[in-house]
Amino acid sequence: MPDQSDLKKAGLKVTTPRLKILEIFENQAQRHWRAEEIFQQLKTSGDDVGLATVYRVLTQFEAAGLITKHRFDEDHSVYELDRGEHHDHLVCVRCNQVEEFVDPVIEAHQADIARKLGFTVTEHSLTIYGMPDVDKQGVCSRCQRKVSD
Amino acid sequence: MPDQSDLKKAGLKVTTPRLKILEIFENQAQRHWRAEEIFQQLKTSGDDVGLATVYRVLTQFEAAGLITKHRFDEDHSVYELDRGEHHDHLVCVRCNQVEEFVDPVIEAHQADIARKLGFTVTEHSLTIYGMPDVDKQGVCSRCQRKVSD
DNA sequence: GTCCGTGCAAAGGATTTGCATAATC
DNA sequence: GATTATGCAAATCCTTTGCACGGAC
Repeated sequence: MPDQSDLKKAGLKVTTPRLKILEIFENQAQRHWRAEEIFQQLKTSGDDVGLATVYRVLTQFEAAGLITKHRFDEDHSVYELDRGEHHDHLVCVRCNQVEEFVDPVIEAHQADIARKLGFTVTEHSLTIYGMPDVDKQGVCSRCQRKVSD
Repeated sequence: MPDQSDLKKAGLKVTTPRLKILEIFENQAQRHWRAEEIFQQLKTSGDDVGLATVYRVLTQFEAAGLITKHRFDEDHSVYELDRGEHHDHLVCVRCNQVEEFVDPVIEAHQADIARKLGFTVTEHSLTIYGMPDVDKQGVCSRCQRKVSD
């Protein structure tokens, strides 16, 4: 059971769906979740929560600053726990695994560019899509799949 | 009337909807278009083209490399003519105007980051969302709106 | 004339919303 | 006990698709 305090601090009433969903973000190794994946994960754990509720809770969590929302592909939004530290993403085009990174030089340049154009950065989104390098056996070093897949 | 050659080179049969849509991208000052906007623009010009056809033509143009597709906000895709030169975008959070820019340092750093993580960049998407600076009268210097709007 | 393209309406898929019931504080 | 949350089903919104007709080559 995760802290109820996180929810209370966020001004959210403590309910089972909210606790269970927060627990998934806090305790699972997987960082980026789609609404449908959370829905399935809950079902697997025997905690039946309606899909509509999953969406509502995710929206509330985002508004409360507990999680952030990304859009790596056209069709789905993914959410991840907001640990306070900004970072950008690299998405593997073969297995969709997501790597995180921060580059101070890129950050600084973005601010410069905005300033020159007459803006102040309020937000930015940088996603690199990458093909994983392969080892001698022709196996993807990141997702462990054969390249011929 | 724009060149039919651009369409033929792309392997597309020359039809009125395709010509008219290509003409919008080539001859209008506005660079980024949503499907619905193109649909309305055509209707205004008296060239009635079905919305489904607009979507189909945009998809074909993208596959042919004539245009590229972006997703600056959750709800809509926008398309722009592919002029061959890669660039990133800065979107004004007040008026949604889109500025384009290229930064060689950012480009180089992205490649470095990917390499260190074991990937080769296949594509990337960088969008900065910015608040426009205002002049002494409190008017947005870019979109010309009052800040109180 | 054949084949591809278009228009219209219906279908799709992710996400949201209305409403009656159930839970929190 | 009053208010807010949940579940379910229906509704939305952008985008895609099926099908019969019309146009390009």
